[in-house]
Amino acid sequence: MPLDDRKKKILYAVITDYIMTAEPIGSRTIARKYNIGLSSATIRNEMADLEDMGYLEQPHTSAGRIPSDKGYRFYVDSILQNYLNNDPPISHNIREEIIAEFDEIVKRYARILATITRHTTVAKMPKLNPDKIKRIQIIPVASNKMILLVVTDTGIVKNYLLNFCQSVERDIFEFLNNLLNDKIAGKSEKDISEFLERDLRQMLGEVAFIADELIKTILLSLKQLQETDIYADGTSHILDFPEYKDLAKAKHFFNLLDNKSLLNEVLEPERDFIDVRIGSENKFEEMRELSIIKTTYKINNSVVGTIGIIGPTRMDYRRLINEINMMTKELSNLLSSIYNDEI
Amino acid sequence: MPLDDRKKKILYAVITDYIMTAEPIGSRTIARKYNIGLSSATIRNEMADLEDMGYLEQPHTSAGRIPSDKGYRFYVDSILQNYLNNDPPISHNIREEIIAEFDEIVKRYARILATITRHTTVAKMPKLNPDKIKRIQIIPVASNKMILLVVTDTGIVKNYLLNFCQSVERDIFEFLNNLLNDKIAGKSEKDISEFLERDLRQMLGEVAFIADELIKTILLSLKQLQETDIYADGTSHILDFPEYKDLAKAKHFFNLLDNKSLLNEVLEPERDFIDVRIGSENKFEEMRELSIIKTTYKINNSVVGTIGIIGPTRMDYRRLINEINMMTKELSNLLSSIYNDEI
DNA sequence: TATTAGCACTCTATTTAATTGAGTGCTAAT
DNA sequence: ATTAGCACTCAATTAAATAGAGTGCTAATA
Repeated sequence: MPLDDRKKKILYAVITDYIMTAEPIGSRTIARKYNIGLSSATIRNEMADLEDMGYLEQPHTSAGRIPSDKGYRFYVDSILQNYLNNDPPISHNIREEIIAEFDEIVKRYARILATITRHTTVAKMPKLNPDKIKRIQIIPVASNKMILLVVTDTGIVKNYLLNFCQSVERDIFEFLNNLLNDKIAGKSEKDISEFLERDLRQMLGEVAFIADELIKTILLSLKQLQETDIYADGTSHILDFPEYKDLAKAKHFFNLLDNKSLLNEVLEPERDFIDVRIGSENKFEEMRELSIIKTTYKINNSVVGTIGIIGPTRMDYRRLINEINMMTKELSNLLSSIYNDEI
Repeated sequence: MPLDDRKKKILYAVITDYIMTAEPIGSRTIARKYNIGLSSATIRNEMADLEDMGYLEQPHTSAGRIPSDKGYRFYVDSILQNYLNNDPPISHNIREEIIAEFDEIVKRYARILATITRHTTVAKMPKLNPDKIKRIQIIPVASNKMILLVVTDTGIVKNYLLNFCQSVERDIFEFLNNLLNDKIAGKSEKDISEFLERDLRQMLGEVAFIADELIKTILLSLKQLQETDIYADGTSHILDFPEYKDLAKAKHFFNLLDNKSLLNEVLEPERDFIDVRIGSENKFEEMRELSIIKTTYKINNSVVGTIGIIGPTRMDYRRLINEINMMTKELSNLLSSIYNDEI
């Protein structure tokens, strides 16, 4: 049962109105404000149909209708469709103002985007070249303590303090040092974790009791090397929306922003083009009352990060899609031009 | 006019009560809840005196009294006094759980502190060893464009794209390269900025038009090298306070947290011991309705960063001072033990 | 003389009731 | 197939009434 033209018109009217006002909207208002050319009674009937079909919902009897997630989805799809055809207007070039290194550039774009959209933005900045472990060094500190030093390709040094429940002899440390360098340095992540989980324990023989701590730490360092940084800006904009006058909801939102690992997953790139997740479409419970518009930014056509706009489900998709698209294009251009002929 | 014992008792009663309830408190309530041994009428008189002296204030006639900033200050001072004498109880050792590098460790402590205090915490993480510029490299990109590459002692590479309004000949780039390396690499910050501001322009001769852009960029890179990172956690806790049910105030607060450069200044260490700034005592307008308890953490007795708790002026100073003290001591111990015999 | 009891008064917050108004579904007329 | 009309619903607003905690002042008391 596809929507006929009249239903579409009415659905659009409800959605655009609700996006602006955040108030349920009734048949009479539509008849007055939008010149559909139908009486309120007819519109009333159509709206009842749209509700049956799941595009609208009613907060309570005798209130107006509001769009459902399905309604928004329909709306967004038709926008995106349109969007693919005519190129969005490119903004004035803001590039001149930006002088900084990678992270800083992305943060600034996220900040600008937050300002112009008046929404909360989040950005994910992965490592440019995921680091490999170049060398491992063990430094005995006490008989049951050692520092594990991890040096990476790009010269980052991480160190970890390990405590063991029993003493370890000095020459064991020596042995360990050689073993780890042999098996880990320069190897791929897959090889390393395979070695750790399969071979290490038996190779350690009588000092197997240090294996757990060791494995845990090395795996952690691997994970940290691939870890991405999350940056949020314009967080207070959410409070501009009347639906967030409800403090419990606001609290929820700020909890979400504090939860970096969740955001990290939310920003995982899933589509190359602009990706819109509306309310219940979100994988995570915490996002079920929010929508996110996200898209990737690139260096020379390869994806290096994600940037997103978060807000209530009634966000102004049309405007925001346009703005995020514009900004990420700019960002990608700038990054590409800088990191083009990398030294 | 020092406070006599009776006034002190009443002042304490008002403050502790207000910290718990956030409600103005009247003479009768005090007479009932706290066994001062005086009638409400007497307490009433004393409270009128305390108000005259500036320790209490009245939201409106016929409401109870609430503490003024001066009142809190008196209270905090007497706590800190007491505090200096008896060492605070040291918590169980949480060190075991923490394996990470510098930034990560501080962030985790800030997070734990936010959790146990149920307040927003902020942490400032300066560079361990403020970096020096080791080498500068100029890469011509086009006749009016170049990339300025700054390599630091610790191997950090920053690059900046410079645009000039006129073309520059290729051998100028060469000349510039040598000049900058000669005058900047390895030099102190003071020497560099002196050279830039005094000598550079005339040495450039006919290409002086590139000086502005160049000076701006190099100074920026110097500034960035010393720049500190700000981390905030538990931001949503502020919403637990009934005084922040007022959305305008909440918005204010989150704006503050978005403003990293302001936070950076707020967290500038000013005292070695625990430093409490109450409401109007804060330098910045934006903090006038908030209090901050901040203290430094150290590596081997030298200050490396600041950590702070932010909340409404009626925060539970006694508890929070204790908890922040505990945590930063732990943090300092841990950091010292790790970065002790630095390699 | 310091304290307390008592009283009239003030002002906010809460409760309760009344009213408004936008919206709906259904039916009958066009 | 549309539309006008009508009775009904329900949240939100407004208005009035009430309660309650507090104050300052005065006179009585120890």
